Amino acid sequence: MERKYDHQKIEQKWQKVWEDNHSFHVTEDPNKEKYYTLVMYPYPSGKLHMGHLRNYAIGDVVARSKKMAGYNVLHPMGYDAFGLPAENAAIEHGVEPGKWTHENMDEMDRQLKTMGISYDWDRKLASCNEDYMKWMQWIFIQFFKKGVAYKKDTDVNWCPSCNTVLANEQVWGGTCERCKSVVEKKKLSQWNFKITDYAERLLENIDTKLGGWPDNVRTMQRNWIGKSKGANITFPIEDSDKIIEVFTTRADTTYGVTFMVLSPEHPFVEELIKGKPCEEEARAYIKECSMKSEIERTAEGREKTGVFIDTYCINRLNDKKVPIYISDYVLMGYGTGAVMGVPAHDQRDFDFATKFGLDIIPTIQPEDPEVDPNNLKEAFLAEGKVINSGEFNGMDWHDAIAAVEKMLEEKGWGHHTITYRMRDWIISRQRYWGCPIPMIWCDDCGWVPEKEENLPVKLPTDVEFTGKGESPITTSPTFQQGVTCPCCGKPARREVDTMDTFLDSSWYFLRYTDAHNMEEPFNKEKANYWMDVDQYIGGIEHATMHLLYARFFQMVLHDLGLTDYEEPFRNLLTQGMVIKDGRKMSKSIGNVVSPEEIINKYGADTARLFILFAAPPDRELDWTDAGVEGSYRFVNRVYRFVYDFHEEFGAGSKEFTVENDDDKELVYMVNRAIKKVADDVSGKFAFNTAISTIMELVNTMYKYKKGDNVNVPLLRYAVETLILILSPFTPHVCEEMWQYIGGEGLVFDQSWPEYDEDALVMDTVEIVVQINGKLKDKINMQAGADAGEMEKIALESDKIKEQLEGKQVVKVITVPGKIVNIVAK
RNA sequence: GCCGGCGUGGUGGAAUUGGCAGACACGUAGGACUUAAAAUCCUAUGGUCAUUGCGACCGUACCGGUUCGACCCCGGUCGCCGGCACCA
Repeated sequence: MERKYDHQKIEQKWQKVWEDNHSFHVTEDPNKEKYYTLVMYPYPSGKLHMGHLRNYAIGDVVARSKKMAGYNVLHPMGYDAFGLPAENAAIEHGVEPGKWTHENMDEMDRQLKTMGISYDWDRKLASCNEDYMKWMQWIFIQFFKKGVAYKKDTDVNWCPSCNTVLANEQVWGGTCERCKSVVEKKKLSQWNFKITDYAERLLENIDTKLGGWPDNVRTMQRNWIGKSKGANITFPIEDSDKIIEVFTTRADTTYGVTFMVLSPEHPFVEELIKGKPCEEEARAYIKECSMKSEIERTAEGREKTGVFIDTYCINRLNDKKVPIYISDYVLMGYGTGAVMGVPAHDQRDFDFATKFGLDIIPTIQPEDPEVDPNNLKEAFLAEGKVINSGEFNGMDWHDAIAAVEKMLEEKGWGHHTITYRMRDWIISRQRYWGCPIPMIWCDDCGWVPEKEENLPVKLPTDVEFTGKGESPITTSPTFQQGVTCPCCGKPARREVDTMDTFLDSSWYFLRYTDAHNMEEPFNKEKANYWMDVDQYIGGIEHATMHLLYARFFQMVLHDLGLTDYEEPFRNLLTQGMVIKDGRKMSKSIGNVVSPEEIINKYGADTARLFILFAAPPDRELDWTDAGVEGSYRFVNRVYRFVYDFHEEFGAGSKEFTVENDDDKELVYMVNRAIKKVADDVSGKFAFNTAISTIMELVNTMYKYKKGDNVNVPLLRYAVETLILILSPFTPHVCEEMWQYIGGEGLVFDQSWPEYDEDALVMDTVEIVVQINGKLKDKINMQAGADAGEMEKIALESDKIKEQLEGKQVVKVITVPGKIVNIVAK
């Protein structure tokens, strides 16, 4: 170790040692308790950003501190390697997606390794690798056999000019991002997963099994699944044999129905408008709706639109004739695609009725006398008694729901039901750079899975990338060559679609437990040893999609008997964004700071320390260059202390006896730091306060060393402890210092130091004395003083006596070891 | 519009969850060392008033409440951020 701190030399040295020794490689050890730390694997864009650095720094402190606490720690890394950017690179620059992706991964490997994260690189995976594709396809086939995968006609964004399917992010304000044509909806037969079959279990487990998740994520998932209880009610259409079925949570308001709204996509619409006066207007309206994305339809604000379709249906509860409209505020994808309009008790229906001059009939009597039910200014949503509803009049609102539902069931006009907001997962993508769906269409046998021995179905390389037309796979001359039905052997056609990349990320955590298995996706014993993931770490933006899909996959794989765990992630930490100057780091604003630049200039240790110190992990982090300087100074300050101390006193005994108050204070600070850093890091993730505690210890050590009576063995003990507890944060410089002071082996392999409870007990404590809750004095007292003694000492204080002059003490409140509050008048 | 979260010095943030508001840093100012600079070290640093000293008062977005005591709990208001699929 040299006098001057040379971060580049030190970091390269230890990174090489770790790599050469495979220091972070782990295997199953039944005698040790396991701990699986996982950070969300990155998309290989080619460049690491600060968000990555933050994510991985957090994960590494967790992994390294758990390892020191005695656990067998699995901490893997890999790449979410399929996706649109690689295909765009192919279209724009003619680069092969595979080549582009592999070059990016190599570059990211290099950058990641400069961060000094304790990854078991021997388990590295990439979702585009053939072995991963093989088992991905194998899993798809199991899902198909289980009935979880099925084909269905579904809407896609369609650009009529490029003649191609667009992803949501390729649609800009309703137009194609490349050619600016207006995007339409088009029906396509696509593969779906029946995630809705698992809705109830996914919902139940949020309460029973996800106790280690943040409440906001659990709430978001609950809302996403969106369970609601209600009734399906049927309304026969006049002069037709058709019956409209609606879903409502408010069966009690059925007497207040004054109109009916069908979604423009509702299957009855075509037949109902045909030949009617409204036909032209209705068709134009439907066309207009088909051009809008669901997001635009919902972002339109409160102004309601719609068309009366010259048709009526019958409300069988009161035999009233009800006009039928179509309107885009009713979505085909939720409930039954039809809504009964009760303007008195639903705000959207109220807005619609107001716009179209329809009747508003109240069926709930407001308790507030200020509200006139016959002249409502807005929908009335509060509780009350039922009115205008025949036999149900006078009933409580809640009771009426059940009573109406019971009556509907008896008459055969409806039934109680449960609806979920969540829809099935459409997994087909009309793209090249994804995992091929291993299915074959045979005119005789239908959809048949490819034979297992033929997996993986590889991506063809003889394809053209134009950005137009169907999937590039269809341009391959060889992809369909010689394909026969695995069932009957007749000539057949392969599926040309690929899988949504969310499938890849829904089981990678299982593959890590057995990353090179060529016989099966993962060995069950190995997966059972490492699963579930003890700590999952990633961005909040994945709260619903990825985190729900992964839970769903784990559940199906559990049901297939492949793993014992039903839920994949025991504890979840969602980290905040990295911002600069109050704004998100972005190229267009020009405030991007690259981790590589910072690591070159200050070193990975400093970069990691700053990013962990600047804010708690779940909050936004404001990057400041000045703040990094501060962390760099701290690393230097520690380095200098250890260097100077060792130069002066050398190695030797660490057996000490406490000789004076300074010794006692130092011992206290060391032990306090051991305890507090461990507490802050495990579970609380308060890395910022853990680091500030270490800073306080270093400040104390400097002060102590400058004093008159340096107790060398004691200070040796303090130095050794400091290196150990700092090592999860700044591992390179700690290895260097550990080696320098003559520590055995790697600091990485050391145990977390134990603290001495007795050293944390103080002889005297500072007691705060308040008068009427305001701080007036601080007095040192024996640590064990009881309430009576405390009160006596407080009342004898000169300052307090002075303040109490002319006042009368009403009562005194004492909290032992903390406070005396004198209430005086 | 609905849901979730946040609001503390010039700045990032602390505060053992109802008991000393501002830990630890950054920044700034002054000083020591130096021919000088960098580095390092020391001192001060919420506001106002008083500074000859002791100090005094105010202060956690705003208004109110509960309490001996409120950044923390309750009610209301304002502002900012995030999520959303008008969910019937």
